[in-house]
Amino acid sequence: MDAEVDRLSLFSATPLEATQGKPLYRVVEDHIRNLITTGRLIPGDLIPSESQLAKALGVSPGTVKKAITNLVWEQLLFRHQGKGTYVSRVDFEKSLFRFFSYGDAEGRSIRIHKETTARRRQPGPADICKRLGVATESDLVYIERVGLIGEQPVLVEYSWWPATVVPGLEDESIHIPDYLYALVLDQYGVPIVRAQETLTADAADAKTAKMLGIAKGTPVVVLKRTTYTQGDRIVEVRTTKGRADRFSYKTEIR
Amino acid sequence: MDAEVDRLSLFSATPLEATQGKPLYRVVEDHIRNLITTGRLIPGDLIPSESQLAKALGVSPGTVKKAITNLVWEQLLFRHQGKGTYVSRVDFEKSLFRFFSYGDAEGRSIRIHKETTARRRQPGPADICKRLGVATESDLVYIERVGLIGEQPVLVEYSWWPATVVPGLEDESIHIPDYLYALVLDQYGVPIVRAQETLTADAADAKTAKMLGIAKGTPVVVLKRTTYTQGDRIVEVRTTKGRADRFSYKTEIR
DNA sequence: AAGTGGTCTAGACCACTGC
DNA sequence: CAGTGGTCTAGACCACTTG
Repeated sequence: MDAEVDRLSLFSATPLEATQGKPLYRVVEDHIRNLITTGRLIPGDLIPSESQLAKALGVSPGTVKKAITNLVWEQLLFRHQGKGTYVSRVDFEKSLFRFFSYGDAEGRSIRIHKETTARRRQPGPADICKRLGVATESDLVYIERVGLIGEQPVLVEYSWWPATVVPGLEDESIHIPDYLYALVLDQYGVPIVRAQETLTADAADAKTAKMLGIAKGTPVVVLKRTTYTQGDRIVEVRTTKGRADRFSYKTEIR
Repeated sequence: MDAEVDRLSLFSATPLEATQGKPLYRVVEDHIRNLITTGRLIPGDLIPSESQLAKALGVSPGTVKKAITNLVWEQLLFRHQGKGTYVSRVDFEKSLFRFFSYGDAEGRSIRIHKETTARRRQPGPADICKRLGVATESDLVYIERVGLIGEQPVLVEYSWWPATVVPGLEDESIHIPDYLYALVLDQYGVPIVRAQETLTADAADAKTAKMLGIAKGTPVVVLKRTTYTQGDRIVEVRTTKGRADRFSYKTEIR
């Protein structure tokens, strides 16, 4: 009860600021979006019902519905009929990553199992520190994993975190599950809010080639990810390199 | 006037078939989508106004608006306030292709100029005929082009068309512009309605390597396109191979 | 001025979830 | 059962486009 009332107060507090030309539904939209990016609403939260919101904000239910519909389109929220509207969890099914080894001839998606091959704490290389937005030589935690389909390695992951964000993560005694972000949320209370990915192809360097069991210089797909927590703070930079022959990306143009 | 009335009759004719559980707005949506994929409405066409549609179909304006909003969201239609709602043209800006050589350090998009390096009519290879959905050994038109940025070749295009669709296109006297599809529409009245693209990386074969001025085996990005005209008929299959170092694809995950 | 889409309201009824 | 989102209606008023 308390939590619910409290959550609703997040909305009633502000009686909708300066509307300056913006449509009403946009104002409602931005207001909710704001609560999410500032972390006052976090992934998994139930937001007040449409009718409650309409009353609290003093607008018609249709306007609230339209605002929410837009946010659902953006996948920032999702609705569940009869239950309510929730803040989305980050959907790494949308990662370009999923185009690795998609469809084993029957089109079924294949599970990639991951194994940790190295982890340590060390002063970060200059380029990584820059991407993370921390001072050069800052202490970072480095995690290196291989992705396997069955026994065959198909990708390698090089991941860097500021040591201040995940202190002790380099410790061998902490088991790293396939979904690293679940661990980071559990152990350090750091929720992953969004990520950016860039894709290119390149020739395999010696180390990567060895880990993937391919010849040096063979084409690999390179996926660089920057991972964000609340307030647009970067918490991880990651480079994934995978066998190009296990990757394919499809789109439809209209 | 005549055209307008005629266009409206496309809608009034059918008084909305079997609704079997489908929401009304979905029925309206499907109806319009159908008129487009069957070619009774073509890219660029103005469709009747929302209020006209509502009357013609016997539903409320709000329902028509919702249906159209969804189709606009799908980019099948676009609205222009005060003018009306139109059928979208195919937007090859959405091609994966555009991720080649994006941003010349200043982020400006660079123009890729194309030059035709080969064109002929010949019995098609088995795999190409299969992808085109025509009989093996059918006569095809083959067009080969290089994409250049300034003087530097960055990609090669291998394009195949059924000879029945574009008879005489192999003739040297026909000038091929950068946008091949504009020519095909002008000369043969074949509108391109949609396309599918698949992206992978591979090692450059000897021919491609030579054309791109890179070493054989160097990574190239491979883009396979299947191009459709009205009624889901395949009219072209195309393979584009480009230098991996001139390609980068970006997304945002939430 | 007439017609278009864009916004906003105010309600009715339904289907689904939970207690 | 009460509460949620999902659908659908019917209208008002505005901003933009065209003749």
